Amino acid sequence: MTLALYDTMAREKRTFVPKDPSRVTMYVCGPTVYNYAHIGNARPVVVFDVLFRLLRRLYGEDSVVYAANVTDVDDKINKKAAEEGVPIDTITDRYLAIYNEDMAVLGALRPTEQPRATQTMDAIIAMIGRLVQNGAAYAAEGHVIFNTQAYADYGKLSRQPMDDMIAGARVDVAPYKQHPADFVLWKPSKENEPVWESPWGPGRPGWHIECSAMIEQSLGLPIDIHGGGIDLLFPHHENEMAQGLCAGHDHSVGYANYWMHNGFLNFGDEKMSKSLGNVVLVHELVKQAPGEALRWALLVGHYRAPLEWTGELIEQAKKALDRLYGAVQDANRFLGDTATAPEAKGYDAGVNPDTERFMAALNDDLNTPAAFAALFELADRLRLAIRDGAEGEARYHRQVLLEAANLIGFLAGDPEAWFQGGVDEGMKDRIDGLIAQRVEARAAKDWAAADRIRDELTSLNVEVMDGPTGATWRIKEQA
RNA sequence: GGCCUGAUGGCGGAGUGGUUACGCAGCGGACUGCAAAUCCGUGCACCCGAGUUCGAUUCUCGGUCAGGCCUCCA
Repeated sequence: MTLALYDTMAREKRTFVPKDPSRVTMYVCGPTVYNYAHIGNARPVVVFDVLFRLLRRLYGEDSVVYAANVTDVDDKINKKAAEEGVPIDTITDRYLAIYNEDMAVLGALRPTEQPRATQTMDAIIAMIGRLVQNGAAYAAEGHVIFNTQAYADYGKLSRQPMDDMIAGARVDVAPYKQHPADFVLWKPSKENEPVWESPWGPGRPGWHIECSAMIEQSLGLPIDIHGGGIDLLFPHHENEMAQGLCAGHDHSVGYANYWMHNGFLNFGDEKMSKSLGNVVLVHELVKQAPGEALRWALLVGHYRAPLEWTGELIEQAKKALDRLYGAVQDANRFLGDTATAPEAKGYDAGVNPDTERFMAALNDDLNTPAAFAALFELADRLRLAIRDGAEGEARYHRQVLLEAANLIGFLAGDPEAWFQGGVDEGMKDRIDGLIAQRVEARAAKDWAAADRIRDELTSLNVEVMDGPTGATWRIKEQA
C-alpha cells in the first residue's frame, strides 16, 4: 500500500516518496508558549501525530525524525513576563511544560525534537548573515529585511500574486522596506526586552526566520513533510521557504517536498448551551472529558476541512468510543482475560484483509473518518465472534481491533477504566456493594428491592447492566 | 478588490459516474421481571440552473450561500 498526501504546493494528492526511507523528516510549526493552548492549537498537533505514528509504522520507529519548534521569543511572551515581573524563561518554561502535558493527554507523542528559538539563536543569526551576503536581505534602521524580489518564486506556495500584495497592502508599510511584501528578519528590541547581539545591532529575530533556521539545523534541506495550520500558509510558510532557500541553497532542491495544511477549527456561535461548548482551553477540557474523546473529536472530520468545535461533538466522540471500548470489554469478559499490549504485527508486514480498509483510509491522505468507519467494522466482527461463542475468532478480532486503533492513538486504555473512570476507590466499593445487594435481590425475585437499589445507583450516576452471570456497571454520561 | 476552500439524511461526517459509508439520534422486533448493554430489521440525503452522458449527488460552466487568508492568530 502506498501513502498519498495532499500537497498544498501541487494542490493535489501525491504519492509519498521520502528522500531517504531510513530518515524521513517532518517539521510542524509548534506553539508560542505564553499561555494555555486552546483546542484549536491542538488540532495540528493531533493531526500530525497521526501522520507521525503512521510514518513510524511504515518506515520504522527510528526512521522518522519529527521536529516541532517552540517559539519562546515573542511580544506576547514579553508582555506576560513584564506583567508578572519575571524573566521570559520563567514564562516559557512554565507554559511549555503545561503544553506538553496537555498534548500528551490528547495522546500525542512527543516530537523527536522540540527546538527552541532561544537555543537556536546562533543558527538564526548565521542564516541572516548569509541572506545579507547573498543580497537576499538588507539592513535598514537597525532592522534586517528580507528582499522578496530576490526569490523569483515568492508567492508560489500560497498563490499570492506580488501585484496584489502591493495593492492589498492597506496597512502602513514601514518606510525602510524596499517592497511592501518584504518582511523582518531581525529587529531591535524595545526597552527591557530580551536582547541578543548581532552584526546589525542588538535585537531579536523576526518570527519566520526561526523555523527556517531550525529546519536547516535539525533536519536539513529539503525536508520531506512540512505541516501546519492553513492560516500559516501566508505569509509564514511562504516567507519561511523564501528565506530558507535563499540562504545559500540551490532553489531547485526545494524546501519541503510535501506541504500539508490542516483546516481551521471554529468555535461556532456563542449560543452553545452544552456545558463543554464554551470551554476551549485544552487544560480545562481535559478535566471535563477524556483526552481520548477530545482526540477523537478532532479527528472526526478530515484534517483539511474546517471543524466546528461544539459540546455535542465531544459527546458524540465519547459515545463512539463507548461503542469500541464496549466491544473490547465484552471480549475481555467473554475470553476471561485482557489483551496483552498489542504488538505491531499481523498487518504491517503484509496486507491483512481485515485491516486493509483501515490502512487504506489512513494511506489516503489521512482519511480518519473512513478509518473510524473501518474500526467500527472491526468491532462488529469482534461482537459477532462473541455472539457466536467463537473464542479463537474473538481473540483474533480483539487483537486486530486493538492494533488498528492503537496505531492512531486509541483504545490503549483499559475498558473498565474507560467506563468507570473518575471514580475513586471508596465510591467503587460502595457501588460494588450495591451491585451485590441487587444481584441478591434479583436472585430472590425481590423486584421492588432490586429497583430501589437501581434507583440509588442511578442517583450516583451509575448505570447497571444485568447479565446472565451477574451485573456490571458504568458511569453514565453527565446530563 | 485579490487568492482559496466548501455546500451530503434530524445531527456529525466519508465517498462514488449507475450498487450499504460510518457514528449518534428515531422507529419496529428479539433478549430482560422492567431496564441497560447487545443483536435483527427499518425510515431519512446528496444547494439551484444549464451542459456532457445511456445515466450525475459524483464531471464542466454559471448562480446562490457559507467560511478562510491577504494584518507576526495553529
